[in-house]
Amino acid sequence: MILDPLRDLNPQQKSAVEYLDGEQLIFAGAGSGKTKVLTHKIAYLIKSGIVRPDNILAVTFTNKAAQELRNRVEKFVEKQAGFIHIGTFHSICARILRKEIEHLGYSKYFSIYDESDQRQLIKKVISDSNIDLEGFLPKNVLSRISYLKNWLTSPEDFKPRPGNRFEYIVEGLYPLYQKALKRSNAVDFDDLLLLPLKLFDKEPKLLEKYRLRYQYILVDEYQDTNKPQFLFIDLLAKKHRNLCVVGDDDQSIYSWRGANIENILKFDAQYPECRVFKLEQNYRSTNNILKAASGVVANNINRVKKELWSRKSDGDLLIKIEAESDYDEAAKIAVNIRQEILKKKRTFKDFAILYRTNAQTRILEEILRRNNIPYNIIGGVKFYERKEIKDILAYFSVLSNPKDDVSLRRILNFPPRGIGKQTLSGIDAFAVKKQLTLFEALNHVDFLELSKRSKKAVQEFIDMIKRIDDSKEKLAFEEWTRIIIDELGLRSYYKEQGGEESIQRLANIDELLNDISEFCTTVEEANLEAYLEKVSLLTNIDVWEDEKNTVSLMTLHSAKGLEFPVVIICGLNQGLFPLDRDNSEKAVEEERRLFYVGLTRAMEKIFLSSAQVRNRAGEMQYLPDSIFLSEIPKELIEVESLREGVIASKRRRYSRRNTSEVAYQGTDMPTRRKTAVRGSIVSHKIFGVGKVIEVNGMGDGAKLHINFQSCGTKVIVAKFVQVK
DNA sequence: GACCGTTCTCTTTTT
DNA sequence: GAGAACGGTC
Repeated sequence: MILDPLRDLNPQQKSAVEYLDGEQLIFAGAGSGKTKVLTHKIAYLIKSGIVRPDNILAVTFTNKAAQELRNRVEKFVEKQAGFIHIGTFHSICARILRKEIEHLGYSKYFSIYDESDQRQLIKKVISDSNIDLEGFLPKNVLSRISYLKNWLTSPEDFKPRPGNRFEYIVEGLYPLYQKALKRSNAVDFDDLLLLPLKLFDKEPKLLEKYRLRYQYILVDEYQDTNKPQFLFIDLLAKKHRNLCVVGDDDQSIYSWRGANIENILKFDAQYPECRVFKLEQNYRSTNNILKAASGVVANNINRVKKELWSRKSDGDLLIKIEAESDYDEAAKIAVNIRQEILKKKRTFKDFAILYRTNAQTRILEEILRRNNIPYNIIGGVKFYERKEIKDILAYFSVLSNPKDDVSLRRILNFPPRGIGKQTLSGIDAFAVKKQLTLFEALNHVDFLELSKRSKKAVQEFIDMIKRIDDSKEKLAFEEWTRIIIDELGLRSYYKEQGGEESIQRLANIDELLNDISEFCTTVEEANLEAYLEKVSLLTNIDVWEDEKNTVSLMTLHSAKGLEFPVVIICGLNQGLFPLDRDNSEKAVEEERRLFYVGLTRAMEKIFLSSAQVRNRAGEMQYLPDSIFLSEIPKELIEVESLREGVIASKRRRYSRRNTSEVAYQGTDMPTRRKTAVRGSIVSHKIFGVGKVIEVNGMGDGAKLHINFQSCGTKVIVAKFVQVK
């Protein structure tokens, strides 16, 4: 059945769908049918014959969302949906670059470097450059470079602030890093967005071409676009002025990676003739949930005021879980999930457990497993980041782009083939001297002063790569991968090694091959480059098997755009959520928006948990409840602490023995000395009770600034106070 | 050159 | 508590 895109919409949605006179901003509150509007709008454009499907560009936040959007549009326009350009910013830009990057002096087989590739590269750049990091970390340098790129500061433009040592180091390394990337024919995630801008600037004809192609542009999650993304869209839309952006300033949670909330807040200033639409009717959550979420986000100053409302009933109160420790927190979550399933006839996939940091998954995982609750972790240690998988992908990269030094370095001597440190540094020196890539240098092995054995090893490696490269032309991609994995000797290496770990790795290699098979059956042009691109642009959510009946575990960031009947937000402790890195009001506002995102994921029920003690980075920390808990109107929250089932298990002991067999049985943790953190309540023999306001140093010797009730602020060494 | 055990550091979120 | 880096041994 073919549907009508103007039906089943509320009046606000309908007018947003129908509006076609220039730039358009849709403020879409959580759960207000944003995807529906996008779907209907695209369908409307196509059905009414206003724009051809291949002249539409729709930008989504994940590849999964792109797929979903396409499927939903298909219900209206059938096969035509296949022609729409839909994707994330990164994948759309990658596609453009694959075609056009030669104008910028790269080859079209460029590699896309992920974080670990970038780290390897910057380390190499640092060691080749003799620049002293003075205690700063490669990671710090990278994140500053990324920040500069996100704000369009080129290596030439960047001027360090006088006296700022770090910025002088960055000034030295940034241009070298950029050169190294280019020499490796590689781009990082930031380049993916920047290079199209360069391209359009350098080749106006190309800009024209893409303007003609993308006559109608729609952008989802506009509140999280950064400057390059804004410019990309602005450039493309300038001519036809058919731009529709959808977003919610209350859900802007990526400012730390350059997202600029001003893009949405100042949209009307940017495009004076634009029309603004607001969608405020929520179809997702009960009223209690909405009231709680609104109450929280109302504490933010910098926002556009809007009032979400729902025709749904009040529903259940929010439930606060008070736990003694992080283990106890996980156990209580498990008990509550079981109870909900029993009493409310829910099923595992109705639940999502959301947290601020990935590190929190470990304990949750352990406890859920012991309670036989099936779960599914989104993000965390990713499949494609495992060593054995990364190694294979590195081989793929080298075979596609021989200039990719980082990948070549990774696999040159793995599995071990006699090209060790000595040999490598000899080749390396030669490469640096002659300005060659590592692979080119390997080809000149005869000129190098190396032992006979080393030369032979290198020659054998080169011959193998050439052999495999030849076979690439002759075989279909899938068949080729199966053959070369054996030829590379990775399987036999792990088989020889033996042990649990090797078995797991071999299984992962098989899983990769399965993934490739699946890729080949679902993608039309399945080849090496397409596969590498898919893998490097995958988002966390893309790999989520949402049809499985399991509880979903993910960070609050990953949960954006999703919904679940029951949402459990854990770790609501001051210092963890909001995370205390930078206590500026701006940072707290973003954390609060993140909490708002979490709350508004829920359709029917919310559990909020905090734990008094948590193990953080190997240390026990006592953290007070999150301020966010106090921002929820009191009458909407019910404290759980006395519910049956939890209490029954409370007196039993927690045992470290038989950890794999025994279910978690209580709340007692192995005791450890308590550590004072900011906010801890401590007592001192003479001064009495006080609150820690600052901590300098670590362990027993840390100097604590304590505000005592009796006598004001004093500085005391940690070992003289007791943490309550 | 490979391997193994130890020390050290660093802990946000992700395309 | 995990991963990387380092240093020592075979």
